Amino acid sequence: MTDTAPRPNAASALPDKPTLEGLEDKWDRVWDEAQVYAFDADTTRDQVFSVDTPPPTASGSLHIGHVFGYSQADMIVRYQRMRGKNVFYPLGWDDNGLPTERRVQNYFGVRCDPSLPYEEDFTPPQEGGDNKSSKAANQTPISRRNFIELCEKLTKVDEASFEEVFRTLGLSVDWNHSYQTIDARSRATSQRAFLENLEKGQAYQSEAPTMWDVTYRTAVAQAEQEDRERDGAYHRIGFAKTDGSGEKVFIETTRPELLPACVALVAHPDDERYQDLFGTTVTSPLFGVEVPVMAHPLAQADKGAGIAMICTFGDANDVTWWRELELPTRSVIGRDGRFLPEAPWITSAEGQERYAELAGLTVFSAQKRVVEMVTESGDLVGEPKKITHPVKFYENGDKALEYVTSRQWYLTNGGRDSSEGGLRDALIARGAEITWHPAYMESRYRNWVEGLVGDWLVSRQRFYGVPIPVWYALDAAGEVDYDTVLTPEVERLPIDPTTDVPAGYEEAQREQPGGFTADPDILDTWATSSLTPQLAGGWDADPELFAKVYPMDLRPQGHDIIRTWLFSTIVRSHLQQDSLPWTNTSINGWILDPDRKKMSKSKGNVVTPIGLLHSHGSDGVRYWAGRARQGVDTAFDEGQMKIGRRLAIKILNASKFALGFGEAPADPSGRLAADPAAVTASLDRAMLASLAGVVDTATAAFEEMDYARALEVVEPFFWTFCDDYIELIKDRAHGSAGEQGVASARAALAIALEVLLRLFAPVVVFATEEVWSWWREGSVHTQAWPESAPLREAAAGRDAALLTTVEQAAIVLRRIKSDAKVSQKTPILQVTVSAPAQAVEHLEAARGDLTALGRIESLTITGGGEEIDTADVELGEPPVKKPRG
RNA sequence: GGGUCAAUAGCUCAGCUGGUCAGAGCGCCACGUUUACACCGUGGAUGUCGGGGGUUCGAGUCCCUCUUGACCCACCA
Repeated sequence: MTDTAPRPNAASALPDKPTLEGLEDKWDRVWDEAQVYAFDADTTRDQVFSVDTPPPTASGSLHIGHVFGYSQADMIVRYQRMRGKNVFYPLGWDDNGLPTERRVQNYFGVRCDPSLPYEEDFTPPQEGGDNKSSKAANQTPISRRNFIELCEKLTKVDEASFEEVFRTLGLSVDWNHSYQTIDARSRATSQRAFLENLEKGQAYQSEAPTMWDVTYRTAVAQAEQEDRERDGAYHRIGFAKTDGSGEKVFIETTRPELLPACVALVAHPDDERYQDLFGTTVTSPLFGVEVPVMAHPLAQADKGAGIAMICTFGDANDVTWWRELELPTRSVIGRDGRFLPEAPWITSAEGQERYAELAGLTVFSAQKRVVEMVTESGDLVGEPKKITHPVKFYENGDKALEYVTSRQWYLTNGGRDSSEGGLRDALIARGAEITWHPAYMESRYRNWVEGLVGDWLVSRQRFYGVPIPVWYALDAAGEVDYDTVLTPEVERLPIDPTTDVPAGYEEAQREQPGGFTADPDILDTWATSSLTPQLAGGWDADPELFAKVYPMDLRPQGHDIIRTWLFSTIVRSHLQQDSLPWTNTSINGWILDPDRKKMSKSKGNVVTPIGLLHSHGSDGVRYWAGRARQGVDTAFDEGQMKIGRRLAIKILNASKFALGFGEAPADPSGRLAADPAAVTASLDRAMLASLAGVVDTATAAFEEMDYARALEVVEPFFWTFCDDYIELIKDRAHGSAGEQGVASARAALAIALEVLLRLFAPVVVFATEEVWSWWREGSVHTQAWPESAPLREAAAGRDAALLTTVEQAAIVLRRIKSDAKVSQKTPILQVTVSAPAQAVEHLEAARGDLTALGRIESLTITGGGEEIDTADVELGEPPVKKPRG
């Protein structure tokens, strides 16, 4: 038996009372057993549709936004599968990085202390904690290896529960190709890519001031920073001139605590007020350090006092001035965010005394203390002027970022190469090569690339991640020689330089003069997740597979990570493969609260995805996602899910009814669900003609990856199909118009239903599969996408307009009874239907079906008028009410 | 300051290249229990398409401008 042959005794397989309940579990199991969504490796690239799916952050909570975006991508994927593509649709887990570390700390009540030794059979102090503010002091310090083991343990649990949600949602993911961004293969891939970048000069180290999170004690890349409004105040503070005049120069600063880090004052070279000062020196208050007054065009005359103090480092301008004016470095803030113990450039005893008070204080406390000091000394003029201003934060951090000078690894990303035809241009061109859905999202990408101010800082001073796979040689004095980078052989990857040993050395030489030392850092989590096409596609482990799936066809993702994930993926593919990572990207919007604000975390946690899937059915939730267009932020609307649920139920019920009329003769050509030659009634043919148009529109929409447009045409057709067409042919299908009429109705119903199930299959995955199983073999999800040509042939030249005309007449006839407030079962003894001349033929052609629908005993059809109307109505007696049951 | 998107019925949104485009669903009102469906069906009402200009025979649809909202980037002494 082939997939398209009807099953014998089909009607007997129809349930009495179809229901959505339990369909998710039932079909997930069947699909899994039959491996319906498995990728067939025996293939060629042109047959494949490959998807670079977002690996969810395992330690984050799965919220409704995930369900939204993944559903939309799944609709596109399912269409491609039905178009005969061999779909490569893996789903990985992003489980390395800070979110996991944080969750592990809170969940187990531990923190990583790399100096501790590994403890076998370690039992964490607690399990299941989620206190977000749990203090480090209450956490048990454990070794890096113990910590990583706990990370792996917890992510496994999280990933299993995520998979459960995605399966319930009906994602047609091939779970055989799952990966974790922290697994050995991912580490090897990430390290290999990094080493190749190093070899090609695309990865380099540099000692420079970088944005630093004092809580996590790690450097932070540009893409991970965000502005937050914070209260601050301008403090007007005087610097004494050194010309003996006793005059003061006043600056305004929001960071008075950085006074001891002051290295110069700066004003705009054209600012007339300060012309005389350029080239002279002034003395800093409190600390008595002599600093030069300099000119630089970056200084703005209309900002603050027009003259600024340059500190190492308060903000990005300080870094620029420090670099371009070749100023000394006087750092006061340490990696822990506290004032460093010493400031040797302060020479006066009084200054040293004051600095000693600041040493060890946090930035916050130091500022308070410095303000007190300048108030006492009289260097502060007037009251500080309160302002709110944007301050840079790490997106996961709670404390403002500080500048700390450190040695870090960078990857070229065009941020420092804006030359014509340079890397930045090349990456912008890559963006233009991609087809964006929706198209305008490309400008966000371009905007970001054009605004880059530096290369990609990829090293992180954290523990749970992919280690930077290098060592450094130590010289005879035991000092690190950063110029002698020792790299592992590719075959050894993945490695951990803190436990593995570079070739030519022995473990005993670790940290010894003349020996080696490990780079203690890990790679930025994006440095690994930017390689998802390579990870999932097997660049490192399975080149044969890689050739069949890369570059991928589709990258679905949210617009909030265009600047991170999307951009970094393009960077890596460009550097690694000199290629695009994928040819299409589908950008989904955000979920908004009903009040149009971005869905809040708290709310997202209350409304859990699995709860929604249970209460509205996965088909209902998918419908809500399917109604929303790509890129458009969408209101969280359970009303839409209810409508989706209703649609799914309607599909079950209407199908049961349509199939209950009995078998139609099979199509000898096998293209349709019944013999098109049996479709002889005008109304049936017009319905199929109309359906052919729907197929064309839906197909064109899906070809553009526009699932929403496709659903938008299929759904209304289906409702009129149920409400009008089925109602019109009911009696005929039961035999009221003879054998030919019966055969025509049954054949048309079977043909239409089968096509409709396939049209709905990408969105309403469970209900369509359920119905399919009642009368067909195999899975609806591996059927061919319907074509319009056979439908049009079956319509035998009948125009879809006939259906529209008859539907309008049906509405007019029903209105008679609705207005008379009687049951639709009430007979119409006689009626005259008038219609525009060209519509008369349509009505005559469907006369039998119309009289059956209206229970009309005498129907007169006349031409005339602009619209369809009725006259000379005579209603019969309403039927006697029968008790239900 | 630069960029992007949006503004259409009480609500959520369609309306694709200018000519049945003034629509759908929800909600609302009225009616009906018709052996597929009460997790139902039938019928109905509802809009200066954000404001103002312009192009055109004709504009939610194209152009300009203003207003409002959302987001991204830049600035942030």
